Amino acid sequence: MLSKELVAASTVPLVLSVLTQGESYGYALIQRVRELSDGRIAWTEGMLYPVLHWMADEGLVESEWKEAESGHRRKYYRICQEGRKALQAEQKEWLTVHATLTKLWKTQPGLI
Amino acid sequence: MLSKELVAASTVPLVLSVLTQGESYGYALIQRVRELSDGRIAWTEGMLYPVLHWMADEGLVESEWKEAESGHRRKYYRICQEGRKALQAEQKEWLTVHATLTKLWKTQPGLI
DNA sequence: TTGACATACCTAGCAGTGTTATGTGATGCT
DNA sequence: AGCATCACATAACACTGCTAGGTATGTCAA
Repeated sequence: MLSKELVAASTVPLVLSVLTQGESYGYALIQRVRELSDGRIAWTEGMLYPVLHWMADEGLVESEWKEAESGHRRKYYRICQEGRKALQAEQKEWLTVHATLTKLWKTQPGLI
Repeated sequence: MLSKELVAASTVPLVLSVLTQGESYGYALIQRVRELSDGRIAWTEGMLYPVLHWMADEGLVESEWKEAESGHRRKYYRICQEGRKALQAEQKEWLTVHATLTKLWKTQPGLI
């Protein structure tokens, strides 16, 4: 299981990244990310929904209720312009840290 | 400047990674990481020292006071067996998230 | 038809924590 | 003497993340 720090740091970029592939809703996002990570990133609903609300408040995404054929009501999220900008910034930050870490790991035989 | 979430997620792995290259002390760690990240990871002393204390409590590192030729007293940290194990776990977690993110980014023309 | 499980969303409340602000004191340079 | 740099330390409280709990619909087997 991932540390809560790493979860905190990766949730917003992951959500934004998934949404660049098309709109989605909370429950499906949890499953999509679990799938993409081979079960290693296992979000709970209780942690994701507040994040989605915050992202909507910040204007990173917009939401819309829709009725699925299944009969369930779903709140679909779509990435906004602001969200794309935020994603680019997040990517840059992430890659900065990743570059620094791999720089250190490369010099360490046995690591990775 | 990095988000506080990303700083929280990367501080321990960065410290452990630097210490695999040999013992060091707080003040020097801050400069080393700033240098490695081309100034983009700028830790403050107030955030690092408590982390180092926590890492010592957890048995990830051990510390020893030494007198530098300069006359300054420095607390040197050395990585322990427990710390190496923790680093490996941290690397695995980090690479899991990184793989998931890049999987999503690869399919997005224009990103990265 | 009842129970169990999956789908799908929501939030109160408080435990836990991060960092700001501040402190100490030595050294070195001008 | 004064200032910058080196080097370590932590109290306290503002903030926040998540657990735990809640609602409701659909489906399928027993």
